[in-house]
Amino acid sequence: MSDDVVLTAQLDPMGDRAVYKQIADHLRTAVARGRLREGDQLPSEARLMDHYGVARMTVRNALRLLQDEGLIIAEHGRGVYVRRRPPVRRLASDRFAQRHRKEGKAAFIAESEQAAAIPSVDMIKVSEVRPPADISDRLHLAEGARAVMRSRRYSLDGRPVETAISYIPADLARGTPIADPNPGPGGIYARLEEQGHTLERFTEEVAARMPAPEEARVLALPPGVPVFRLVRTAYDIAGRVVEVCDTIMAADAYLLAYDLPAR
Amino acid sequence: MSDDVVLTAQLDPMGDRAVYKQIADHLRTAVARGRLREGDQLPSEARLMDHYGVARMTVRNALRLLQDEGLIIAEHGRGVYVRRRPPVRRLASDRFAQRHRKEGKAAFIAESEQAAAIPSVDMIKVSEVRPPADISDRLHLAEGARAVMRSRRYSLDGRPVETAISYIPADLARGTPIADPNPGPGGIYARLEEQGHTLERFTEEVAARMPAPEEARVLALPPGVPVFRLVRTAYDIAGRVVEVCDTIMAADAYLLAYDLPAR
DNA sequence: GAGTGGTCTAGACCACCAC
DNA sequence: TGGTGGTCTAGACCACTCT
Repeated sequence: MSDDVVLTAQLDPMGDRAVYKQIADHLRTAVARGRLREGDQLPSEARLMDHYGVARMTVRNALRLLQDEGLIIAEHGRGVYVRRRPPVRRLASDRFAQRHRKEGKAAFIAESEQAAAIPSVDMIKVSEVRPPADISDRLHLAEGARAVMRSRRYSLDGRPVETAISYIPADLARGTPIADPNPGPGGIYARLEEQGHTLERFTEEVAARMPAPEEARVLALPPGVPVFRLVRTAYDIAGRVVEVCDTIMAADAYLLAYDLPAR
Repeated sequence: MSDDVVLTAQLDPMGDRAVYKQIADHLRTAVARGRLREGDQLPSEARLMDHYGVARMTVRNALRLLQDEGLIIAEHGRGVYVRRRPPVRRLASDRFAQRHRKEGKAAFIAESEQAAAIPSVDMIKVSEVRPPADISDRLHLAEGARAVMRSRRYSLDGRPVETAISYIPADLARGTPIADPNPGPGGIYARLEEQGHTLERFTEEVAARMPAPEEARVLALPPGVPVFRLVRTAYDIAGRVVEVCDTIMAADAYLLAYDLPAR
């Protein structure tokens, strides 16, 4: 690849703006204007040093800045590339509606097939625990009461996109398939309804932040990608909370869509 | 402040894990365990160099890592501090319901007063434009059709938290207060309903990503804080799209809450 | 003025990747 | 094997904050 496409700018070493920021601005503009496209390789650090006449740390600071913005990705031994935007999954607000459950498929599987992606689930763990305080509050559990915890990781086409931990009050789950690693067709919501807990509504609380190191590891997140934390609470027609699901999602893989009535 | 509280770890310079990551791990643990609390000052770079016996860049790499995670904030000339978590505004999914509008207050103002925070709005701009393609699509505008653009920035207790750009089809807005900088009591939704466009429902699409430099500047975002992009589409009872609002929100200032029916 | 973080230089050695 | 990015050193000067 010819570097001429990219390397044409003059720096202003006397200006107020730090040199590394000027270099970052220059490269960012090259991406914005399409001189560098998704997947294109940037000039190597050595070339950038030559071109701009600066030390390596100055070049690296510029690249770090762009990496933190999620614009580029550095691959050890290979080079630095313009980040490819992954396909985005759009999650509609009716995705847990009963009519979707009747086909016997859990929500994640059903949606993925619509999106022509290959879904998979791993790292499944089921146990009985005392949930964290914020979860216990939402479950309206008595002090010290226990819940069945179902933890798993979802992937699309082999890329991890989401981890989820469901908490179900222990008295609802004990002795049912909900406490088994494989809850059967339709997932745990189908099982809850079979137990007489017809679902009435959900609430979802959505936050976004940078991942903790452990989250970045499990989701194989590159630098500059935040996560959604989505906590869903399920209510049955008696008004009882029957499940709280704590989800961490790679934010570059999701678009959350909600319908709101105006009255 | 005594450094003993923090500086007690041994490094393993021969281990596989980079030294700066070990230092970051150590400091992160100190925060997680409460040895360092919100607002506490970390030992200076010079002290960390002495303590760990490393060069300054190694210390700075460790601090950079934690800053990118949103855990700490460096203040030039003052020191490095454990980031304070700002109070979070919880946005309920009924915040645009008609009943809230009747009191004559725009949504942002009404919510803020509930949260005992002082709201303000600035950078108000109103003009007539051809909206960007993704907005035109949502507005169902004809090719090249125009819309009134209302742009503004919201702050809470002086801190910018959100920028919003509303687009209203030009034929709905021309010659009404909607095209004025001050749309009057109840905001533009109240004006739209007065024009006979009774609101029926909204859709909201929520994404999260790292801010572009311009967004970070306008919202005064520290490193390590992502943004929500929330695009709200308003439909009237005739099924017509009467507004699309493109919002960028500081993710550390918001918790989005939605209600979903189960059927 | 003393102490803090911000920027920059000029090297060194290492780990990873493709050829 | 050569080129790539990853880590680390040992300095230097600057800008900002507080006293």
